[in-house]
Amino acid sequence: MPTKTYHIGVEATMEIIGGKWKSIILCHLRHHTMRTGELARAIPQISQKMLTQQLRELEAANIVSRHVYKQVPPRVDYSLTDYGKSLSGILHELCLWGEDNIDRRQAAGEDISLMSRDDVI
Amino acid sequence: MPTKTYHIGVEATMEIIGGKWKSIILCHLRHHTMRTGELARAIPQISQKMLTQQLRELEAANIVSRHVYKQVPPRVDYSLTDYGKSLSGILHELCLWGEDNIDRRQAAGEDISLMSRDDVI
DNA sequence: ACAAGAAGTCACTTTAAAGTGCGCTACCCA
DNA sequence: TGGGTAGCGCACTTTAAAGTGACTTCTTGT
Repeated sequence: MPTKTYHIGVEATMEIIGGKWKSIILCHLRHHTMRTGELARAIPQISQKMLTQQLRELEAANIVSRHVYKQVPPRVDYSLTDYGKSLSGILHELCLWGEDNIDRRQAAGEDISLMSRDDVI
Repeated sequence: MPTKTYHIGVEATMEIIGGKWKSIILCHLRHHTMRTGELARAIPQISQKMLTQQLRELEAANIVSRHVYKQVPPRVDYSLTDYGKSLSGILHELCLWGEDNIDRRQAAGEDISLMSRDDVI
């Protein structure tokens, strides 16, 4: 494979936390280890397939780790790795900025809303 | 339009700085006002169409402002709005984290490289 | 006369991301 | 004996994002 070239750091970051779901998943995992089903409930719009797919990709990037308990029905949980925790501050700021952005847009009359603001626990 | 609903702040943030190009453009504009052609040269892989399209979207979100000088050939430049500047810290951290990520992956033997590290000026 | 230069639009086409639906496992409980 | 449960894989289909190439405008330099 020909060397993959980045031109600026943020490119690499976005490759990892970009996309529709990854940053959302990570924001939830910031607070505590979560089981698959817990994550699915926390992110109601995501499909089962997207959830596992995104988690696999985050695992491959060494951002989350996956613990499988050998039992039936299966029990699997996910948490941030130490390296993943190095994203925690950024994720928090992304959440806060977004909350502020929503406030502003609401104040400007846009018809939008934010369901839960329990990001900060 | 039916009320648009976010479930977590980061969702809104990503809608604005997500995608392949927006965060890269913003990282460049963090340092100084730039002309269209300057941006195009700073981001060699982007097409003319993508560049203007993304800039229009950022303008609509009140993150960048566009100044048109009434002359021919046209001269247009872009800069962060005051509100856009509130993203500056986050963008910087995203760049730094990405640079570190690239370093780690190189150290781990991945065949990747980072061309310019002149994000911080 | 005529090419070049700067920014941008238009009409498509391509590609990658996301979504859907179904099936499997193995155990517990009524 | 068969329904519920938790997590996952697979095979597609859909949709949105990104890419391409041609065409405009008016002025300056050759």
